[in-house]
Amino acid sequence: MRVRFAPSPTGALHIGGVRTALYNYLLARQHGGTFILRVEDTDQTRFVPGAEAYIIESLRWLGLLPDEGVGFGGDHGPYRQSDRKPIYRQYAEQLVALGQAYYAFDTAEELDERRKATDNFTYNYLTRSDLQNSLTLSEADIQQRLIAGQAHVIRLRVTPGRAIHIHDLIRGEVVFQSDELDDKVLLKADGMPTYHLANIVDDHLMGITHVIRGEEWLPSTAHHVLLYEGFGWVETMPKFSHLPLIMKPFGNGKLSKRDGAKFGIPVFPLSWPLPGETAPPEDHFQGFREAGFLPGAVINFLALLGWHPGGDQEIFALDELVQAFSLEHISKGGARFDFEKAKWFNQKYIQMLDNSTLATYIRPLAAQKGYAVSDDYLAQVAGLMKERVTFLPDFVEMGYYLFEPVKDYDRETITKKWKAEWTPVFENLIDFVATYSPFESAGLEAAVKQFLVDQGAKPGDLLPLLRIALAGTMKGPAIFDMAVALGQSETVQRLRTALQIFNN
RNA sequence: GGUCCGUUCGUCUAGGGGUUAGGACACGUCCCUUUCACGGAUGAAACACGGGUUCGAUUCCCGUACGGACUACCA
Repeated sequence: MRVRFAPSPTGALHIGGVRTALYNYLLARQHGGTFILRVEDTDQTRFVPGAEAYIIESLRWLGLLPDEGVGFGGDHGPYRQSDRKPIYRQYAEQLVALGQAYYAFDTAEELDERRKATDNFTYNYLTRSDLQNSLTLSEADIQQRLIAGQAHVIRLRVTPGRAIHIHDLIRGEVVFQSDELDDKVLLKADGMPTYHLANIVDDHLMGITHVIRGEEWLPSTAHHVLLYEGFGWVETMPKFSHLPLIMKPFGNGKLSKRDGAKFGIPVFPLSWPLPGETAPPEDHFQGFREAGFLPGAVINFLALLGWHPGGDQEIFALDELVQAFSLEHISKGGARFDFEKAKWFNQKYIQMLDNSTLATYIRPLAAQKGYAVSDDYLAQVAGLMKERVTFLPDFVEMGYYLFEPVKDYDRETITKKWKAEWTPVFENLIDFVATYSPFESAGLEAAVKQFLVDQGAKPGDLLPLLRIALAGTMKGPAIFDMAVALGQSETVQRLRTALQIFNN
């Protein structure tokens, strides 16, 4: 089995493309096959610098490494279509010689006018007889134009009156009537192939056995079958699978890159542009990585968006996905992009990670904030916060008070809970905490509660204030766990500072 | 408009001729917790509609509606 992921480097890699890559990858791994990355950069007008690097880095981040392809070697290269340009003309000419294709000299502008003038104008068996092509022009005229270097394209010659059957592994049999098909351009005037030609030639030359791609390709698959037939490659024609599309979280239509900004959610694996690259401000997008997602969570979320093996399992490690994956279980209908579910997966994945691994993720985030702390402390923070964060940056944002003094005190709670007459008790408490040893959570908790009772206070009255003193907020880890993590002197320091705040 | 593809709780889905139509996210309630969360329990919530076929259809067939993709010298 040889499969390929063939994105076009026109910008950031859409999350739907990532899912296509994932499904290709899973199938390849499951069958001990080969996963190939081919870059389809045949449209020179839409080429975006940095997009190819972005695609590769995205696959790396997600751990979906190709076995062959641009940046990964392999003996079926080159894997970038612009580097294969000479190949395509040769094959297009072959089709012309076979009578399966023809030269067309009509300019894009002429055809545009034709479309404006006629409703539903299609370049096909009906209209090609009064257009300028090698089917209507005399041999001498054609040769003359060719020698003169007149711009021309090569079009597929679709024979009418045929039914074209496609056996889609997801959708079953799909039938198209050749009368409905247009004579697609195969080779453009600039000498570059269109998707259709390049795709078929490359899939054939690269020995692709299974094509797994988005549903938007289903309508043109009939043309692709015609090409395989035209070349005489039907025996080795790959099996097709057309994936359902990923839809907008709200409203109608498929998920688009603008939806990210519109709904305030990431729709790309990584932020665009990559560091060091530039892009116009309206083309800046946040990625899942930068939003604080773990790659495993993104993969798990994406895998289940349009596929489920049956049963009740929700959490799948990559190797479990490899085991469980099958094309038959892919849904046929489009799947709405549900960011809430993505968040849940991330939360789960963070919880599943051990503290020291989590520490390695938090370290750069902490460094960014200027927090210089040990790995050991980072691991402690991880343990304290991992049950209450959704995104990686939450560790240093929600839990900032574990790295620096409290910035914001919850005034409302203070006003509600604090009574000035408790000042002496609180002062005594500070002294008690300052000398308590060993400074360990369970012991400290029991001792403080007892101390408060001895002082004639109710622990329930003072404990919330203690929390406010340490964190400034009513949300957060267990009070005494925080105290121990912060250390005895810092804890005492915060209690003193807080007491002044309380009485202010 | 034409061609093609779809349609199970709000969302992602399981299921499949006879089920109390299952799970997950989100949401409500309760428990745990002198916080927040995690966790546990529980609740509300779906087979688009109309015809067939059948003893019986959510499941099979046909229509309709709705949604989607495609309809470029873009992929």
